[in-house]
Amino acid sequence: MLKISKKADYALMALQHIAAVQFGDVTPGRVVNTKEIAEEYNIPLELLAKVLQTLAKHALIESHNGPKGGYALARRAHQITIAQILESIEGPLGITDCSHEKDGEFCMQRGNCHIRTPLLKVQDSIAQLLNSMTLQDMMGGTPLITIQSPTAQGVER
Amino acid sequence: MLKISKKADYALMALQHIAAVQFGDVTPGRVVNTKEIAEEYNIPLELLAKVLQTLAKHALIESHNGPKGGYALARRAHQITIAQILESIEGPLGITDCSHEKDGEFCMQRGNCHIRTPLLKVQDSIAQLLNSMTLQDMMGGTPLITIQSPTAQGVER
DNA sequence: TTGATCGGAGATCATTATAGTCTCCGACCC
DNA sequence: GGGTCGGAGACTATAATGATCTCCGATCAA
Repeated sequence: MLKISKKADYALMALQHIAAVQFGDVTPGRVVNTKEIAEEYNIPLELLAKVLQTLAKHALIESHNGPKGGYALARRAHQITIAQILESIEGPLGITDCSHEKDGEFCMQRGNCHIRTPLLKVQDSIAQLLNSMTLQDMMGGTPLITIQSPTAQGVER
Repeated sequence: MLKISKKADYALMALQHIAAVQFGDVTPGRVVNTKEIAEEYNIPLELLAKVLQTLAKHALIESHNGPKGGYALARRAHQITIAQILESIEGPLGITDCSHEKDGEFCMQRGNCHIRTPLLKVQDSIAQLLNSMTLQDMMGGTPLITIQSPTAQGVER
């Protein structure tokens, strides 16, 4: 459950790869083309192309046309959050249908849905988690997130 | 993104309702039948029936056959976690395909997937969040989870 | 003991989301 | 000006989801 899509997976791999090339020691500043990433990770070329186009549209990467073209990060790695990447591909975070709808009749046309509020709390926690982690954090195997149980921090139960 | 299914939604509503009836002031100890819940929340009767059957199979609720039959919680509300409910319906938590597979060739047949480890960290955080919250917490609008950014707790970024 | 009321369980279907493909276009650089 | 790149749209196949239908067995009360 709560699985992210393959496209989102590909987006993360691609961005990690672009960042690694761009800020690495071997060929810093080099742009990366779609084919290179597709072959490196065995991703269907044309599907990856769509993913990269989407990321470019959301200003996470910049495209460079023509021969020797390819993609480069539009910002530095620590300014790109996991939340931004995932939302570019899959749309805004929402664990329930009624997460981000305008005011109106939802939740089965009843006002007696008692689970909406707690679920939104869960969603907020996840959002904060994803917003706190950046592409930089995914590079080079550095320790990433200290896992801390909300239980130990004053949760009502 | 990261949406939970309608079935899982229904499961949460149903369990909340059963708990409210069972431990409420009006008719404590009463079993609740499928039809009552379906009508209360406008859930398709037969779909809800399947959801409740699944929950019973996972020992979260107990079924009572025959006239005056219905469902009752198998444990107390504070012993049923959101994670248990969701996993009963949607299967184990796994934000990536390679989350809980045996050792073997995954992640595009390559060992150069650099995003697996960080994603598993994210997954662990979500798992802890869902495990720390119980059905009890969803009752009666009590404050539920203190949202705390992992960033403020020593995250590398 | 019989029939109405329950849940149990399986097959089935429609709709949607996902994953992946194909094709054509325009920009760029040598 | 031709080959190499990304941009963009339509398109298809498959899987997941949501929902329905049907039949069965257990139970209880008249």
